[in-house]
Amino acid sequence: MARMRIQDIAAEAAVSPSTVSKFINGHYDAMSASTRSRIAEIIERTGYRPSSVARNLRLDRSRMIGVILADIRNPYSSAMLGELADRSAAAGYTLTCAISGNNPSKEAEAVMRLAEAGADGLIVNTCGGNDELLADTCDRAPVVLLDRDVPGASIDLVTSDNGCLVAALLQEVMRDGVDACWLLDEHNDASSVRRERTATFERGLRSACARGGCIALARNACAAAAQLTKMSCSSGGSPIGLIAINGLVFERLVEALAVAGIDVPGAARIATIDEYPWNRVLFGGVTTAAQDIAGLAAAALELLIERIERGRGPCGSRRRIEIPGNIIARRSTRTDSGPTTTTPQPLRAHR
Amino acid sequence: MARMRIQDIAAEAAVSPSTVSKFINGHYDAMSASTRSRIAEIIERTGYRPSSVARNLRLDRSRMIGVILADIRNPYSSAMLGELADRSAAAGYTLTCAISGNNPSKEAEAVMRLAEAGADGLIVNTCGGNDELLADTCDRAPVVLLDRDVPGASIDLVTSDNGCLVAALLQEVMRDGVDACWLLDEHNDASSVRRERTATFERGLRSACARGGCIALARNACAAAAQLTKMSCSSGGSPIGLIAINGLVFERLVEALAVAGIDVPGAARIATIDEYPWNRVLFGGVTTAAQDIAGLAAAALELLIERIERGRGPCGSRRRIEIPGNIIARRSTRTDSGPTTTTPQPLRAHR
DNA sequence: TTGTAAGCGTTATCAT
DNA sequence: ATGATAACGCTTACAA
Repeated sequence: MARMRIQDIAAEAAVSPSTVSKFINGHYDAMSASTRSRIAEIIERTGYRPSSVARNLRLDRSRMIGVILADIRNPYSSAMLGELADRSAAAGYTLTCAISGNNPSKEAEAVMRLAEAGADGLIVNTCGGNDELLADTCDRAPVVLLDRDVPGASIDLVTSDNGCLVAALLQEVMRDGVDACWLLDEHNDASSVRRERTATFERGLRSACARGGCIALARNACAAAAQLTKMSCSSGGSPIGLIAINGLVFERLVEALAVAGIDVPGAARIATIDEYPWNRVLFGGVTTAAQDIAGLAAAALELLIERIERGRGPCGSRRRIEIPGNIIARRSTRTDSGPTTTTPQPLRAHR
Repeated sequence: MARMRIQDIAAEAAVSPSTVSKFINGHYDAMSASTRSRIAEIIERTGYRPSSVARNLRLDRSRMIGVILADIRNPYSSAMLGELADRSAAAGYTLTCAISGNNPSKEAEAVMRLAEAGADGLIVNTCGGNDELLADTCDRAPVVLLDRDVPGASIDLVTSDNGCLVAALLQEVMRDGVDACWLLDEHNDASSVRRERTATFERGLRSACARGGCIALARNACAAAAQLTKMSCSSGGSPIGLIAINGLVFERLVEALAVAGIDVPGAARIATIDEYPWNRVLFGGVTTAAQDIAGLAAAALELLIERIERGRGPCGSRRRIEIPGNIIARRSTRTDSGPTTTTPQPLRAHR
């Protein structure tokens, strides 16, 4: 059978569509008990559910939130998506997701499509290059940026305290006889997150009077191994520090270390950002700066839903929320602890 | 400014809304060049984009596909989502995704919400328990099942050839002096995929006259380590075979092996299903049955879109597509090869 | 070549 | 307590 409409229910209950509509929306205040139970019975029996398309058109509201993620291969993104899905469902919102693959034009298309589709709000992990579009979209539907900032515009932002995270990681890596440290990143990443992480790193390096710097780790495992070997050789026997700027780079680092035959933590002290199951296992445990993904997701949704439900009122000023993360020190930076020791060490945000 | 409507464009171009509509939909056949260029200019200038909500209501078509995934923490799912997102965008469809978290009632809610929202079709990696609902949904919008079957109903299915994959993995693990092999799974998994994998495994084990069986690996690392130690001891010095039924179980296996101090491949030959970056690195390489995720995604979308675009015509009979995977043999099952050797070995589907 | 009008399924206002 | 009606923004016969 074709799909039921509110009219069909009304006809069957011998009432008008508006009465059924009132029932659906819980406006029981002026409705006889008998009508009410009759409608209830029919809806129950037929399994009727109102068309959200028609309802969205009428109400100009969709209870749908659009999420645009830069790179779903990065396990950070899928963890984030899982958290967002859980929490938005709990708040009564549907999630429509798009994946830009770090491609600005795909991102632009996604933003427009989601806006056209009547998203009540957008959560965007932008890959950059759409500053103007994002700013314009804001006065159609609220936008919250995730992790990555759009410098010029005044858009809400939820992010980790990347500066603190990297500074603490540097300190952990260099705690024991390391006098050269490199932050390994990707050459095609121009995001604000990368900038913040590299800037803090270089500042920390200078204030520790240590050698090292930021360098893009080659995609090719052999080339990357050569890079590492060179660093290792130049440090005259003492171990070097290596920090992967994200989970993707860390994957390459692990492979390159294997190819280069560099011992961890003997010849290299390594650390990474974002906590995944493998971090507990590789090299007897890899020191990690764990972003609070659940906290980030919760904050982003809270901000967004507040703006959505406050209605078309005055936008208020831009809000910027930094969620602190944790440093989890493990054997990859510690020769003195037992091989499987895990020591979470909360980091206070202070800036 | 408030959102533009087709009327506003029409007014500005001094034509009627229907003319603008024709323009938008590319019906240029009967339209003067001047009108056409005038409308084009205004749309370009104002950045007008038609409301897809209104259009969906009118056309009873959304160009939106709903995807319901059981467990986004499983990296298989995120890889799948990435593939689906790419391909559906290329085919001109939007993706709305829901994550059931292996919770049947959440899955049910997602199915209904997506149907109400006017999804043109659904791709469902079902967690089970919604057989009737899924069957009913089929005559509202086409459904394609991913991986996991719904026994009774006649719904299209796209899956890996799990039987072949497990059989080949068993053969690889047992190739050299292993006479006991266990398939490690999760205790709460009642999916058809697990059933197919375990059944084939047990058949293979019997025909090889080997000891072993299927066993749920404990969630707790210490308890899991104890399980492994017991297996290892009972095998009288010869190595045991261990196959993780999916990526999630494999994570636990790796941790448990570390805790138990069991050497790979010396004391245990291990293998897993689904290829992730770490598989190339851990233990000098882990033998893997790699599902063809891109192939699965492509097949699922192709099936679904064909049904969608064929319109409300006769459903045709159920289709079941099996996508072959590959066995990638690595050091975790081979003492004779070099430490980092990678040998992809395509597996022909034959059943 | 263009415009008029009806209708997609729902909800809100205002009568009754 | 209930119903008639208009409107949400768009498309599409059909009329002009």
